[in-house]
This record gives sequence, C-alpha cells and structure tokens, in this order.
Amino acid sequence: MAKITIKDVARRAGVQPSTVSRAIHNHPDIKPATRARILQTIEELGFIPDRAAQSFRTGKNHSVSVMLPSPGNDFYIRLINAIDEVLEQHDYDAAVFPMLSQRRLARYQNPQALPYQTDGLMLVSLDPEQLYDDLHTLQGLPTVVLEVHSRHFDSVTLNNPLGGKLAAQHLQERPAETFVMCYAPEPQAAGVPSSGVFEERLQGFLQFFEKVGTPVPLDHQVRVNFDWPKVQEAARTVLSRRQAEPFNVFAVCDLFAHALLEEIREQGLTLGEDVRLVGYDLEPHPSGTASVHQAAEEMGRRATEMLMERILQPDLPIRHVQVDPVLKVGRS
Amino acid sequence: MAKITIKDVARRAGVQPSTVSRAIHNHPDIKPATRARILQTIEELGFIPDRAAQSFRTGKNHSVSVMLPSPGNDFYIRLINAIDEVLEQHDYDAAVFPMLSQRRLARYQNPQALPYQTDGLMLVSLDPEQLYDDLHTLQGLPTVVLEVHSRHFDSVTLNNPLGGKLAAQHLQERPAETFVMCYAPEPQAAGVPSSGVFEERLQGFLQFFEKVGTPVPLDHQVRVNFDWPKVQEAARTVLSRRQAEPFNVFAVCDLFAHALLEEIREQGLTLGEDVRLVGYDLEPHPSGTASVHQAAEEMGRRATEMLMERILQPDLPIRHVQVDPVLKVGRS
DNA sequence: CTGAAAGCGCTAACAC
DNA sequence: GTGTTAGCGCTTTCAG
Repeated sequence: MAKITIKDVARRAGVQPSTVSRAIHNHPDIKPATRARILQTIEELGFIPDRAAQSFRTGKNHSVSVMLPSPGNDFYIRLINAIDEVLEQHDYDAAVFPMLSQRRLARYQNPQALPYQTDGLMLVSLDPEQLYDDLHTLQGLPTVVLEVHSRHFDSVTLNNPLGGKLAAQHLQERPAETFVMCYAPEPQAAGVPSSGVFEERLQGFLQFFEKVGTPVPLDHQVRVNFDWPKVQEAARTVLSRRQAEPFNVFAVCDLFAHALLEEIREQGLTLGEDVRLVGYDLEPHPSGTASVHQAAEEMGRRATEMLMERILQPDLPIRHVQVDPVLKVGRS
Repeated sequence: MAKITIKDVARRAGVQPSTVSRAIHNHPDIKPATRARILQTIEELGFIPDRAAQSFRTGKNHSVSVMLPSPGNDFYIRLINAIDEVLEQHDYDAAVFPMLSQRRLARYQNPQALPYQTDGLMLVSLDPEQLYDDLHTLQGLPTVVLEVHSRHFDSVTLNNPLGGKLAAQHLQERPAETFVMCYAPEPQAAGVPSSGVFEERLQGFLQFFEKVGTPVPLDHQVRVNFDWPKVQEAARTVLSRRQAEPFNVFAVCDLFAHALLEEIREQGLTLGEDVRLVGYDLEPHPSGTASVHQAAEEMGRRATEMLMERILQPDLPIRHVQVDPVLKVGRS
C-alpha cells in the first residue's frame, strides 16, 4: 500500500510522467483521447497529486492567509464568504488566522510562521505598522490590507466619512434634536484594530451638520468605550438628555446601536416615530431604523482580486481602493 | 538577489549542505563550534529554509488544521489558545477553518482541500459522520474529534451529563421550585454542531432530581431553539410560571442564561436571593450565580497531545478521553 | 502531440 | 563529527 505517484499512473496508462502532468493541468497540447485515458487511470488508482511536491516544484501552493482580530461577528463572516467566493474562481483556498492572543501576536512576528507559508496575505482590520516590529517579516509576500490604509501595501478601505455623512443626511431630512453615540479611544491594545474608523464616521457626521449650519452640540455627543455596562449607561444618558420626541440618534457601531435599541424598547418608545435611529451595519435590521451598510462583500471581492493580481505580478505599483457604503432604510 | 539556499550557506561557511541542515535542526552529532559558525553565516546571509522543500522532503509541515463551526465565542477562543500553547511546545502551528458557509462545507469534501494539507486535523463540535459524505475524505490523516464522540477517530468529549448533575446538586442543596431552560432541536442544519450536548446536560440534570425523588415537572422544562426573540420569550415564560421566591433555574447554555439574566434584572429580582441561576460557561460570571465550567483549556490540551502522539505513531489504537466540568459558584 | 531528462532545496543513510 | 550521495514527486524545458 505504498504511495501512488505520477509514475505509477504513467506506467499504467502507457505514457510518460510529463504527459500525466499535462493531463492533470488541462494543458492544451494534449490529445483529448490521451487525456481521457489518463484521467481514467487516475480514477482507477485513486491517485492524488502530492501538493507538497507541487508547491516545492512550482513555488505556489494555491492558498492565502487571512489574518484578522477575532472572527465571529457578522461583518467578518460576510467578508470571509466573499473572499472564499473569489478565491474559488482562482482555484485558491483561504486559511484564517484570528489574532486571539498575545502569544499569536508574538509568534507571527517570525517570517517562518505558518501564515506566511502561503502565496498571499490579507490583513483585515490590522495595521501592519502596529502589528509588526519589523515590516521585513513579510519578506515581499504579496499582501493586501483591508479596512486600514497603508503606504506599503495594496489596500481596500471603507469610506467611513461618507458613512457618517449618509447618516447625517438621513437625519437632517427629519429635523429634530440630534444625538450621536461615539467611540472614546482607550490606551491602545497592541496590534488590535485601529479605532480610527469610528472617528472617521463621527467626523463625516459632524461635518455635514456643521456645513448645513446646525452643528451638533458637544453634550449631544456621548462618548464611550466598548465596556458593555458603560455602553448601556451611555445609551441611557442619550435618552435622558432629550427634550422631547421625536429625536434622532446616530450610533457609530452596532454595539452602541444594540444598547440604544434595548433602552428604547424598555422605555416603550416607538422606533421611527419617537426616535429615529441610524446605526452601522445593523443585523438584523429592525424596521424603523436606518443603517449604513458596509460593503463587506465588495471589500472582500476587491481585495481578493487585487491579491490575485499581485501574486501573478508582484511588481505592480501599489494600489488603493475605497469602497462606499450605502444607507439602508428599514421599512416602517 | 536570487534565493539564498542551504548551498550558499554551506559554501560560505566552508562546510557541506548536510552539515548546515544538522546545524539548523540541533542535531546532536555536530561540534558546537561548527554549529555556531554556521548559524552566524545564516544570520549574515539572511537565509530562511524553504519550508516547501522541507515538507516535500520530510512529509511533514509542522502544522495542523482546526475545523470548527464558527469561532468568536468565548469557549472556542479559550480552546484555540490552549491548542496553540501545546502546539508551540511541539514546534507546530495551527490554521483555523471556520465552517461559515455551505460553500466551505462542499469545498472541504475534497481530500485535496487546504485543511487536509497539514500533518493533522482537529474537528471541533463537528461530527465527522455528518460532515463528510465519505469518511474517506480524510485519507488516514491523523485526526482527533472534540466535543463529539466518534468510533473512527480519537476523541475528547466533555462529560455533559455530569455537568447537568453538578447543576442539579447545587440547586438541590437550596430547595425551591426548580426550572430548566433547555434546547429544542430543530431540523438539523447540515454538518453543524450536534445538539446532543444540550440534551446530555438536561438528562444529567433531570436524572439527578428523579433519583432523589423530586422529579422536575414537565411544565417546568421550557424548551426553545436559538432564535433570540424566542429565547427572550422563553425566559419570560420561566419567570412567569414561578409561584414565589426564591426559585431555581438551570440554563443549559450561555445564550439562555443571558436571556434569563436580562429578564431577572428587568423584573428587579436579586440574583442569589430571589433566584438561583446555574448556567453553563457563564462569562463574565455574575455574582449570585453558579456556572458549570467547561474545561475548554483541558480539552484543548488533551486533544492536542493526542494528535501529536498520533502524528508520531499513526497506528496507535483509537483513544477516547472525557473531561469533567466543575461547578464554579460566584461569590455573593 | 508526446518523450526524455534535468532539477527545484533539502534531508538522511552511509561512508570515512 | 563531517562529507558524499541519492532521491523525495513533480513540472518544464527541449527534442523529436
């Protein structure tokens, strides 16, 4: 029961190993009949090409690594699915590397670590400058950065200021007292997602209202970090500061929106009537709310296509793509 | 700027390639001085061994795949960290494959798919019999199954009946009307975690009370699936059926416990006094509750060690390990 | 269209 | 303790 190699197939089919190789890879210069016969033999013997030998020989292993903070939230799942879809078309596969621990952070400083044993790397919500002590770790590995802008690598970012602006426009068409629940940056945990995106959303939001001459006062901007009890408290604060119904709220991320939704329900307010809430990537999308929809799918597709191109042509100039969100309005 | 190989190092250090190889791998039969000189040269040239060539040659790539339903929850994070820790000691690395989509499910039927290009496989909360149309997909790849029992592979399971029993014991020491919020299986989504674990917990719980002569009546067993609004409703149902305080509740999973906690808070009840809640792997662990603590870390460690052993000795008999949970009582 | 042959980079058995 | 050598399985020229 020794390993079946390309030689065994060749012998059995009465051809040379090189011809078997051509058959496997749909090489044009092969007579269909020969090809069919070889594939037949492959079936019979249950031959499976040795991928280690293939990647050794060709220098490609048809896989890419996706590094991200910690998956499981809806945005990342949609993103990974989009990536998978494009990769599949290129006959590639994705391995996921969630940066769950300090141990991994340290381990992956080493250029020999597993994530870099692929043909390409996608860094999601991770800033390479913060992640790596020395960018040299990536040794010229084809890389594209998602959700973060980078000078050194291809990148796909979301137009966060536009997201804020869309939220603002929506609310401005429904004039009322307007609040925003925004993110208060903390001492940065090493290598984790740059909080810049929330600030960008906020600024896009504030700037719109400034331009139209109705700036959002400071005490209508409630800042909080990601500590759930504090988030709940902040949601209560927002509601307590309102003068009357209806009033408007923009939540820069879904965690904040969920806290608000809970509080709104408890106080017996009606969404879309008493309070107009605009969230970010709300899922499920409750009626009576609006939500800036992040184009996770488009971001994933674009990034994957860029990566595939760079794998084929490593010397391409660096490219940056920005993807626009759209506003989704729940039917009320 | 051609690729630096072991030959370049050998030439520069005035030795043969084989000696360089020995230096890299801490082979005992090498003079410390020679070794030092070679390592020095490796530094100078910035040589990095070609992993593709190494795995081709040795048939090992020092990595294992971890397949799981969808990560992100606390249990899987703890598990992966534990796995990482043991792997690191063996100079191994883990690649994670979350089964996020039907596409992946289909793709990974193919024995040539990426997850199987490693030295070993860990299947977490996934039953190989359901996952694979044909177990032959795994082609004798060293495999260990976690959280699911398997006849064909090494496995590490949690003692779920004991978990239920521990919960029951705890509540029985605090006599009161006792409820349980348990899982109602739905038409099974293909390949996803067997719901059996919840049933096992429930049965352990019920059997204990039966044995001590105070069985839990049927209308005190509230069944619900994983749909959040329905879970909230079920939590309300539990509370509405109580006759008086104090009363006891066992929640077979953290989702249910969270719904109960929310409801308890809203009704202004006091944990540990009005209501004694026993959850499963509650995180954070609120005071006034008890929680069956699943030994994610121990499970991860044991499984990884088993896998390492099997990689070294593929012909070992199949082994099954069961890990006991412990009850953690929050200080009230 | 197919065959012949070289060799990718590394390791391990054996020789000395 | 180190050198010599063969070869892992596959792809890819180059010849015919």
